[in-house]
Amino acid sequence: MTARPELPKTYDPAEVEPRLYEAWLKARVFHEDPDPARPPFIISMPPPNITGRAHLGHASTYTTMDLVTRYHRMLGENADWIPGQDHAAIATESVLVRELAKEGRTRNELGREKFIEIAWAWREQYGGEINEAFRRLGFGPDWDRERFTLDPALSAAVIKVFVDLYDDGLIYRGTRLVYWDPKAQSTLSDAEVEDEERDTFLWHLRYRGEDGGDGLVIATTRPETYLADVAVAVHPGDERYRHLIGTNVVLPIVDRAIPVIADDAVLTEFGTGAVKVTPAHDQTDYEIGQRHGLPMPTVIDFDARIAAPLWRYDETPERRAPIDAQAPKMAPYAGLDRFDARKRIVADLRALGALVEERPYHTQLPVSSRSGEVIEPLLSLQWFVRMKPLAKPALAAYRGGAPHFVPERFGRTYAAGLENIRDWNISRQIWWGHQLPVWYTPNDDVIVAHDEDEAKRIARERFGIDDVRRDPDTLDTWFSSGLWPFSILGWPEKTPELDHWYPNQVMITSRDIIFLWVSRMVMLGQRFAGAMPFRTVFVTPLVFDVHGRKMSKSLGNAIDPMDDLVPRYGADGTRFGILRQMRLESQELRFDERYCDEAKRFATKLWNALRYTCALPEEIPGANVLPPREKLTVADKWILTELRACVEAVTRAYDRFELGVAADTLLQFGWYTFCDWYVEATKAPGQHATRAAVLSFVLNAFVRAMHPIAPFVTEEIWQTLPHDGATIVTASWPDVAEIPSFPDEAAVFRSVIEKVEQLRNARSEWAIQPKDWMRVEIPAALQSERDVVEAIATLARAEIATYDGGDGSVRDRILAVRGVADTAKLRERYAREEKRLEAEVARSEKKLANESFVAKASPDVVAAERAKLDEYRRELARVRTALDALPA
RNA sequence: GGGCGGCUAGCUCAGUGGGAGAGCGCUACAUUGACACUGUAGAGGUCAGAAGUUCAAUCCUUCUGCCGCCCA
Repeated sequence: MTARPELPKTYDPAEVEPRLYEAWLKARVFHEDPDPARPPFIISMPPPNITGRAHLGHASTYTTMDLVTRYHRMLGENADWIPGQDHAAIATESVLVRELAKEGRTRNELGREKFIEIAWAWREQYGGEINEAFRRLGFGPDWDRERFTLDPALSAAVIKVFVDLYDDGLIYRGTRLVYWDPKAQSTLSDAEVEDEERDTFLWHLRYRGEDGGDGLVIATTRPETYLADVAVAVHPGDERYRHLIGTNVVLPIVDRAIPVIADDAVLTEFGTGAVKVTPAHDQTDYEIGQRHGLPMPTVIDFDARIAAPLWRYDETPERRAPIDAQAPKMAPYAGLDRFDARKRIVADLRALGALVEERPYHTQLPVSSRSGEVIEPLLSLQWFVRMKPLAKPALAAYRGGAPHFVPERFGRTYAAGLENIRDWNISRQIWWGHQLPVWYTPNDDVIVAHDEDEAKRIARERFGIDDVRRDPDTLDTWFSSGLWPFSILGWPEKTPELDHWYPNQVMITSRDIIFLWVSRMVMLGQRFAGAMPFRTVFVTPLVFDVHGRKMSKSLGNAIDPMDDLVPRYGADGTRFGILRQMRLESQELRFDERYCDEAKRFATKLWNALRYTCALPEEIPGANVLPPREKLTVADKWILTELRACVEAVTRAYDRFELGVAADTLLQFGWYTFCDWYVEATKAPGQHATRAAVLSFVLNAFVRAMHPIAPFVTEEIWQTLPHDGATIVTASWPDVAEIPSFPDEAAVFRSVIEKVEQLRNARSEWAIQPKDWMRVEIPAALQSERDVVEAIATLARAEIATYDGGDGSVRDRILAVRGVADTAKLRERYAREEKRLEAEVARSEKKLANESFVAKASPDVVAAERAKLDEYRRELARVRTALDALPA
């Protein structure tokens, strides 16, 4: 005897979800060990920053990973999802510095050792917060395998990679243009630089000719850097300036002569078509400077103040002389902040008549995403990775189809990034992170070693001294995350995990870090782990607000999944609602909370279908036990056929990452097909014998198909029904071979639905109250179809009478069913129906009368059109008969 | 400047070379063997515009317009 618990009337996610999650943790259902007997499946969780809070982007990307892992586990694969966190070098350090500032302390007065100690304590206290959010969202990574980028093992991997790259000549130290954050006092990675729109001016300055001529007018947004100009560049094809190329112009105030040069990088439409060239403070200018062998004096120092005299690297005395000579004349600006200097210089140039025009200008400025400070590009002695030799094999692999991108077009973004790759600045002037494995002798000889002992040994061997000091800089955070897919499996040790689970099957991430992160994992994975780190890269859409705007606190449109969604809709509702909106080809997701609300109501709907099933007087025979086929009714056969189609569609959708389609399919089947039609149909007396078994069977398979998206409600339903196994998490994926399909009976029931809809419509037209039974006449020949007659009577709430007639197939006879009401409304209704059908017949006839259509369209299409026309004609005939039969 | 995505009902979005769809919202009715976090019915759209290809275009091609993203 099946237990029949009293089930609460509404489903309460707040009660169910934490309880089930605890049970899963206790049973360690998410943990896997390498098992060669099963196909490996693994996802490396992109490590969230320890400073991070769970936001909607996480909810969408990480739900996807959870879904895919759960799905593959149910398919019987050795599926694992390894979680972890990123130490988030600059992000964390700036949070800590801010915290210290609140107490009136600074990093430097604490000293490195103490600061690192505080950082670890902070990590212990707050670093796990995001994991709490992930658990609340139902994510099931293998918590026993959690990794942190600063773990000893991962740090050892970082050191090894650094040393190997250095030994191979791929890491070098040099002076290059870098992104400098004057507030954080460190270089930044591309990822930490954002463009911000600002209102400023475009200043037009006249540089007179050295020969006393008018010279030319340049346009600039950064007049203060003109002190370090070394040339004026024009486009070689620009007729306006051709005569000046090769001549010199003179910088106002400081009276230094610089050449006019031609370079293709100059845009003729921008400003006046002539631009100042300041190689030490602008990327484009730096490249022009390199091409033309120009000197590169620096005018803004690390504090973003004007440096006077200018300072520079690697210059010969001849090239330095004229630049040094201007020092006395720029003394008034020395030490001024760059923006104060700008005002002062603009004023002075104006007084001198060198300022031709000041035009309001809207532009984008590079801003540090950490400190909010405007970035100062400047020349600095830093460590770099030579990227072109690493990118080459990655590009070759891409041309060979690896990795495979979904959607495909993101592969082109990735490849374009690799083609235009520049050397990677990896040194940061902060303390929280992997300190460079670099030591210097007192003579500044460079030693790269795995540890200090080795460094000393090398120093003795090579230089005869063992007095070494370590480079204080740390590595860019992306250096360690670039090793993630193999470092978390134990590399460089040859572990069973690495052997079994590398390469990963799929990397799931969002498109803003395709180049920053994905490409680096590929390059480093190829070189160090001996293979592409993953076969497929699935790129999830970026999340925007419902009107397509970026979510931000300042706009007030940010939605916090933990505060705003989970409490209201449950984790299931949140996950289902988000996934429902994911479309493969779409690159943005305009998040609409209504989908979460709908998903929550869907959970309640399913819950009530369960309550109905459990409250039936009939017994459920057992888990996945169907009545013998000869006992199944037309409705039973139809719902089983639909279930099978649903599982097939969902399987296909999961396999192709069409997650929105999967969610749509589940909702459609669960709510409309199953609850609205099948559950209603089981109320007919003829259904009683089979319904408990069929309802239970369908629900059991259905919740398994839905489990990867909404893990909790599906577990709760599955547990309540008869089931095999301990938890749905480790249950098997529904096997379509075990779901019988009956195409003919399914078609018959679809006709029943169509007829019932017509009858309900008629009921509404005739103003028959829902509580009243309506009269329906069926052709006498339909009487033998007891299932069908009962289904119509139940679903349309109708009293059945018969009339003579009813030829043809069962479906024909169903179509001849007619509602009975002796009112003028009925006549109107039929007249309208007649008109609609006449129009359809006319359209179809016209089409078939078109000789080109019949001759050129494919035979299938023509045949289908003929069949449609026949159908319309038959229906029209029935309507006309009905109309004629009505009393005048 | 280069590349990419989008424009379908009031809102958010599916969809298809051959009869325009869903949810929400709106209107009306209803407490029927689970469910008002419900059910039933209904109103609402020259599928951004133009040209082309085709027997046939909301769908393919080109151009235009507008919105957005990425790279420079």
